[in-house]
Amino acid sequence: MPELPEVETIRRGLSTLLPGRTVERTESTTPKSFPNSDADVRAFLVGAKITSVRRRAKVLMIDLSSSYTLVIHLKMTGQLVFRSKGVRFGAGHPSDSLIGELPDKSTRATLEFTDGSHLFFNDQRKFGWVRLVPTSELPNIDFMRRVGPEPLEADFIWQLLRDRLQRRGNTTIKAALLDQSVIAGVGNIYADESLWGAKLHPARLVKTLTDSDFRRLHDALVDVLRLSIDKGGSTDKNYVNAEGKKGSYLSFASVFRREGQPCPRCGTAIIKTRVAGRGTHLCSHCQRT
DNA sequence: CACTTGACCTGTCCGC
DNA sequence: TGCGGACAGGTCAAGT
Repeated sequence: MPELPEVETIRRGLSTLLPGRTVERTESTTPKSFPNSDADVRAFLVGAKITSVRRRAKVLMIDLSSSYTLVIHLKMTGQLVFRSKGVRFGAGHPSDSLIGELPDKSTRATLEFTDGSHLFFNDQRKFGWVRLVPTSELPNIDFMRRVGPEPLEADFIWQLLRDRLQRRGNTTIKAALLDQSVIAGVGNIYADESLWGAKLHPARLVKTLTDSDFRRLHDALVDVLRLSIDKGGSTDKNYVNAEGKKGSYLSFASVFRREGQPCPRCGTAIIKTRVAGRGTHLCSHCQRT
């Protein structure tokens, strides 16, 4: 669920909340979620000060003064929520938040800072993880070596999207968009939304697309990612930002989770089907195979 | 090699 | 109301 816009929204929140804070104590009850040894945690995390918060694809990186970095993947249900000292619930109206007092039953790891504030890593389904890695080793980990270009960088021109997608010429455009080694950060929501924007059927084979198709897809993809970041991301079930609040992109979505509702362009009812093994939303009139 | 499917988990929703 | 099963969707290992 957390895709590029959601992870970027969390990054922006954390980058105003975390730098300058020093880790006093950590706790993790699920080794799968935070597999580093106690010795590593004591040596490189406890006592370290946070210097910056970065993002690459759907991965967050929290840099530490110890020259180590906390690398975090939220997978489907991961949350990273910051709470100031003494704040038991999220700020604002409870309806803005999906979570109450922390830690709760899905809390997998906790960082406590010297000023009494906390960062909670929640993950209902335990697919996500936090790992402590030497900062200099980051570019060498498998994920970083394989991951494709960032779609919101200035050099992401339509020809680059075309050339990357064509590496997967024999598969469907939806499967190619979801492949992180092709383009970084696109998941199920923004694949469906951008394909609708480009009037492309998700099951079209990449090798049948024309330059005009790639151009429209590029513009649609960049537009939906930017709009979603502007709306604080998409909250379907689990996603919340660093302050525990929901994102509102889905009320602007054209097809995702809108089966049965009219296509914003032509009024035809949106259908839900299955492409590349995923639930897939589309307009059968605007998006022809 | 290129591509597809299944496993990893837990909670929710649907039909009987 | 209870219960089994499908489904949710990011990534990697295993299968075709």
